[in-house]
Amino acid sequence: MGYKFREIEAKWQKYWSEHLTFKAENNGEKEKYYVLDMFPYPSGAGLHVGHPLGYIASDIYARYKRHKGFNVLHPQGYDSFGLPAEQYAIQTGQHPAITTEENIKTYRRQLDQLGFSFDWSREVRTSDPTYYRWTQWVFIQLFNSWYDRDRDKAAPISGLIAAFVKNGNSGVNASCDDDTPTFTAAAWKKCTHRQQQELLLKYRLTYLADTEVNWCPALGTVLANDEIVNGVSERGGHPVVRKKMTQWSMRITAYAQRLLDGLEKIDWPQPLKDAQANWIGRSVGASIKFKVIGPWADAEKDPETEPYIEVFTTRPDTIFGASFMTLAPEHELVPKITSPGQRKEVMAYVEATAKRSERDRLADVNRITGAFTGAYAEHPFTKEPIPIWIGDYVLAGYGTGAVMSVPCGDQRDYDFARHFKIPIPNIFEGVDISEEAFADKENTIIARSDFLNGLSYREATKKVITELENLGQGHGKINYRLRDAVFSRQRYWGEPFPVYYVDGMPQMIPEEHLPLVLPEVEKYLPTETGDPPLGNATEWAWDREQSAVVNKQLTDHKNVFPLELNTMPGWAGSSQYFNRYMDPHNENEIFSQEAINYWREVDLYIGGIEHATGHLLYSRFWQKFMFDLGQVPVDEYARKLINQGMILGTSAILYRVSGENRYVSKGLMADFDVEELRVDVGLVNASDELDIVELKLWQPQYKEAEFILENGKYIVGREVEKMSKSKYNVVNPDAICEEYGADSLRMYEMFLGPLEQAKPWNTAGITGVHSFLKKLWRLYHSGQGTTFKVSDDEPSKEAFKTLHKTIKKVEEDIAHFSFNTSVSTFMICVNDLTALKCTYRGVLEPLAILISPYAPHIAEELWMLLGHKGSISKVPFPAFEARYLVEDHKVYPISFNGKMRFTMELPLEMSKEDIEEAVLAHEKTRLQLQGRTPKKVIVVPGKIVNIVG
RNA sequence: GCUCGAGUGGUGGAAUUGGUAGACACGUUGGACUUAAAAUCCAAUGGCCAUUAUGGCCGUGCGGGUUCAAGUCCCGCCUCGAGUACCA
Repeated sequence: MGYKFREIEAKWQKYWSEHLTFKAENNGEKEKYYVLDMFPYPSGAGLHVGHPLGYIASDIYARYKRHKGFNVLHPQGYDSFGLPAEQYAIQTGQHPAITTEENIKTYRRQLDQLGFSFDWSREVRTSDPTYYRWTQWVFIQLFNSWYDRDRDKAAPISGLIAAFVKNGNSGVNASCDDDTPTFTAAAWKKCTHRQQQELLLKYRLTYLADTEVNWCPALGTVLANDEIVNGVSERGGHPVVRKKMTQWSMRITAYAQRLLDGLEKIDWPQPLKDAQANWIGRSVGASIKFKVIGPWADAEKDPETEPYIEVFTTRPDTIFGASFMTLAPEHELVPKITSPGQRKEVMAYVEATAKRSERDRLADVNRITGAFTGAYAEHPFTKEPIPIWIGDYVLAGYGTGAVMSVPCGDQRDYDFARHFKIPIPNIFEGVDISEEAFADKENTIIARSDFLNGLSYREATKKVITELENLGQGHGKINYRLRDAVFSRQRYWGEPFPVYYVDGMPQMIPEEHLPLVLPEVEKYLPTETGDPPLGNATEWAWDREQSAVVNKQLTDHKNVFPLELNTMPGWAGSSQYFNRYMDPHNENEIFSQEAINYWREVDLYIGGIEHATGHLLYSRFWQKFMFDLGQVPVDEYARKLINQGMILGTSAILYRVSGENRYVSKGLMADFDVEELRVDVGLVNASDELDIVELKLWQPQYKEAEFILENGKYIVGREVEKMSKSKYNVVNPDAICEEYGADSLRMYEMFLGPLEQAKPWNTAGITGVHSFLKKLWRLYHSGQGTTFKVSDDEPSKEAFKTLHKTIKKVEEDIAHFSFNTSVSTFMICVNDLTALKCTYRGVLEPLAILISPYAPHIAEELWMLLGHKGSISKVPFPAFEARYLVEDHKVYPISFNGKMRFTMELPLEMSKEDIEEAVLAHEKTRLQLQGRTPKKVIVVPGKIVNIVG
C-alpha cells in the first residue's frame, strides 16, 4: 500500500474539525500555553507559499506543546478591514464586506488544507460589529483617560476634573498638549462648558486636534508616519503632502518611556527592539530659553510677554560655542521677529520651503539654504547678541523647531556657518576644527567657556543645567522622536468612531449602545462637500437589532447631532485582538477577568518584522493602557516573539531583442541588445529551460515570437525577489499540496532554512522531504510494502539508540526554534531505521509522535494503523533517555553524533548513588539551557549511566 | 551618515557550550531495476597532490591575535543585506 497523502490528509482534516480536536478551554489542570500568529489581511490573491511559513512554525510549536501536556491556545482570525477591499469597491461597486467574505473563504480553505491546529471556534474578524464594538469601547476608555506623570500611569478623566476644580492645573503633572495654558481653580470654574471641554481635550489620551498630517491625495486619506516609506505611501507608492486637518490622535507619546523600558523584559528579536527604540528616539539633553532682543519687525511687540526662543539640545555643554540660532522656516516666531529690512528675503525663503515637497527635501539634503531674520537673541551667560537665522535643515516637527547652532560641535551647523560666513568659535581644548566639526562628545574637553573650562562633556552638561536653572532659563530634558499617532482615516472600510458632536465638541456614544455599526453607502468616495465616504450614508444604526435610524446624525428626539465621519486606521483592530481571543464571544465585556487571568499573555508570537513600528508598537501601547485600567494583568502582552523571514520567489527572465519579437537564450544574450521580461515561473523547469509551447499559450504576444536557442533549448535568467503577482513568480500552495501533500509542504518550508531568515523558494527541493515521508510510510509496511506490519518484540539496541538520539536532538532543536535541523534529524533517523529494517512497535510508536507536530496527517494515520483510538495530538511526547559511559573514573556522555562534548572526572571511590547524583547535578545546569530538566539518573550494570528526562 | 545583522562546497544550509568543518537535502555523475520512461534503490561528489594500499597538503570574506585546539573568542579591514535618516 502506497503513501496516499491526498486521502489521508482529507480524512484527518475532517476528523479534527468534526471532533473539535483543537478546541481550547479556559481552564483545566494543565499548564497553559498561548501560541499566536499575526492574523492575516484576507487579500484577493489568496495565499502563496510564503504566507504559511510562520503559521507552520507556530503550528509545530503548538502541537509540540500539546504533546508535552500543555493546555494550548492557538487561535486564528482575520484583520479584515483594509484598503484593497475598499478600492475594489470603488471600482466595481461591490460592497467590501462581500469581497472580504469571499476572500476569507479562500483563506480558510487554504489554511485548512495545510492541516493547522487552530481553534476556529475562537475566530475573530476585525470588521465584524461584535468584534469592533470592543475596538470602539477601548477608544472610549482612552477618551475618558489622561496620563498622570506623577504616578506614571493613565487615570480617569473624572479625577483630573476634580483636581481642576480644587486647584486648577498648576499641581497637575500630565502628558498634555504643549500649548496648554496654566489656570487656577477659579479660572476653571469661570470657563464655559465648551471651554472646559476644549481644555480637557488637551489631556485626553485620544484627542481631537488640528494636526499637520501626511495627506495622500491619490488615496484620499491621511497616513501615519509608519505608513510612509521614502516620502511616498507604503501602499501604492503615491506622493504624500503635509496638510493641516482636524484629526483624532492617540497620545502614545505619554507612553514613550514605558514603551522603551518594556523592551528590556520581553524576548523579542534585537533588530525589532532596535527598530522600536530608534522610532521612539529618546535623547537626553536640555531645554534652553534664549531671550529675543530685537530689532523688531514692527512696533506691535507684545509688552506683556517677552518673546523667547526655546531650543532643545543634547549638547548644553557647548553653549558658549553657539554663534547663531536657527529656526525652522515654519516656526511661529519667524514673522514676529523678522526685521523690516530682512522681511522680503525671509518671506521668500519661507514660501519657497513650503512649496518643496518632502521628497524634494529628501532629494537634496546637501544643499544648504537659509536666511537671516535680522533679529538677535541674547546668550544666557555672556549676554552677547546672537544672530537668528532660519534654515530648512531645522525641522518644525522635532524638538521645538529651533536650535542653538554650535558650528564647532555639529557638522550641520558647521556647514551652515561656512556657507553663510558666520564665525565658528572653537570651544574645545586641543582640537582642530579648520576642516570639520568635532562631534566626539566622549573625548571632549571644554575651553573658552567661562565656568565650564576644563570640564568633560558629562561634567559640563551637569553644571550648565544647574546654572540655567538658577537663571530660570533652562532645565534638563529628555526628548523623544516619537509623535502622537494620527487615528483618523478618510475611508469607508474601517471602524466607525463611537463619536457625535454637540456644538462642535466630541461626545462619546454611550457604551450600552455599542457597536455603532458601519452604515451602508451608495458610493465609497468622498462626498461632494469633501466629507469622507461615510458622509454618503443616510441611515445609521446603533446596532442591527435596535436600528435607531438617523440621517448622518444622532438624535436625542429633541436635537440632532452630527456623527464623526472618519473611520479608524488599520492598526486599531489589531491592537487588542490577542486578548479578545481569550474570550471571543463575550457580549458583556471585551474579555472576562477570569479568561484574561487564566491565559494572561501570549507565550509565543510569530509574525513579520514589517510591523515593527506599526502594529507591534501600537499594540504594546494599548496593552499598557489596558494595564493601567486594571483590565489586563501584564503590561507586555507577548513574552517571546519571532520574526519569520520572507520566502522569496525566483523569477524567470526572458531576454527580448530590443524592438523585436525575438527572444534570445541567456547564454547568447551578450551578442544582442536586450531587455528583460518576466514570465510565469510555471513555464520553466528545474534546469531553467523554458517550455516554449506553453509560453505561446500563456500570453498572446508570444504566439508569433521567435526564439534563439542554445543547444536546442531556451534557458531563462533567474532573479530572486519578493513573491508578487506582477513578477509572475508566485508559487501557489494548492498546487504543491496537490502534488506532494500538505505534510511535505510543511516539512519542506521548515527545511528550507532558519525560520528567521529570508530564503528563496525552490520547488525542485521538495522531493527530498517527500521521499522522506514515503520512506517513513514504508517503515511500517515492511516486505513488499503491501501489508502493515509491526513487531511487538523488544527493540534492538541500535534501533533504540537511533530513536533516542532523535528524541534528544528534536527536543533541543525545538527549544532553539531550529525547525530546519530537526527535519534533517528525522530524515537521518528514518534512513537509519530503514537500514536496520526496524519494525519494532517500541520504536515506531514514539517516532510517529515525534513527527506528529511536523507532519500531522501521516502521524495520525500511522497512529490509527498501530491500533490506537483518538487523535495522536493528545499523546505524550516520548521521554528521552541518554546513556553515559563510566570508565576510568570518568563519565562520558555518549552523545548523538558520537562526539565527546564533555567529560566529568569522578573521585576514585564513588558509590553508584554518588555517581548518579553528580551526573544529575551536572546535567541539570546543562539541560536547563535547553528548557528541559532531567528527572532521574540511573547507573546500570555494565558501567552505563542512564539519564531519564 | 547612524543602528543592526550576515559572509562556510555547484545550491539551500549543518556544526546548539571553543573540540573530527561541510550533517541533511537539492543538483550533478555513474550504476541497479525496466522494452522504455517514471518511481525506487545503491555509489561518488570542497580543492589540490599522490597511490599497490594505508595517504598528504590546503580550506569557513581578508589581515593579525588569544588557545593544546578557532567557522565559533579578541583587534583591524573588505563585501553584502536590513532598518533609519538634516532628530539638534
